[in-house]
This record gives sequence, C-alpha cells and structure tokens, in this order.
Amino acid sequence: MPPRAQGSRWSRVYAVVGRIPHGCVATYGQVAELAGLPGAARQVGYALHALPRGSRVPWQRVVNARGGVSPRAAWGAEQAQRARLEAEGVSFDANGRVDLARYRWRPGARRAVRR
DNA sequence: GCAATGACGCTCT
DNA sequence: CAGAGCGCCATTG
Repeated sequence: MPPRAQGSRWSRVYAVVGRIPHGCVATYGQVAELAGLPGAARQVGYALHALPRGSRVPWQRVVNARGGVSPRAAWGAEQAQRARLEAEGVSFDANGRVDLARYRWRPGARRAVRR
C-alpha cells in the first residue's frame, strides 16, 4: 500500500535528490544520510516510489549502492531511467550498472566527475 | 501501541 | 564481482 506521506520527512529526501547535479548519481544510503535519515535508505526508495510521474525530482539519478537500478513496480521505468542517465553523460555497463567510482555525486566537490 | 511492509545497505560465502 | 542472508529505520493500517 503505497502511502502518500506528504508532510513527512520524505520531503527532505526529495530536496536532497533535487540537489543532485546533472550527470551525477547518488546512492540511496547517501541520499538518506544527506536527508538526515542515516540508515533509512529504505525509506528513501520508498519515498521515491511514491513520487508521481512528472515530478521534477530527478529520482532517476538515485541508484542503489551497486550503481544499478532497482526493479520497481513500474515496468519500463527502469529502462527510462537508464536512457535518461545516459543522456546526461552517465555510462552504463553491460549489466546496467553505472560506475559509482566515477559518477557518484560528491557533495562539496566542485568537479562532479573527479579526474 | 503493535505488527507488517518496503525502488536498500552491509557482510559473508 | 555475484549471490544470499540479516538488519536498518520510517510510515501505514
């Protein structure tokens, strides 16, 4: 039962996700920590799941710790996310995972892509 | 207030 | 690196 929880801490999660720069990706755990919910990575994914389509929240930039897109209820969304990230310059491997070592969002780092 | 759920994370094998 | 198991917390019913 997908809850709504509009006035909950989820808004905090959305705010953090919205701060993810273009061409970068963040893990659930990272977003959770930045949102003030350390260890509540699950709730982050849960919050994103409740996001309505058309939301300005770049939920597509949020991936799991392995840099892969988690299988969600919306079939095809996984494909859309990958396509969108590729359009931003994020490369996916044959397994559909991104190189976190390279695209992982570094809060505070000026250069998104460390090189 | 208790129990169940969930787009996850971490550790071990 | 891949797969499996256990634990984390927050929100809902």
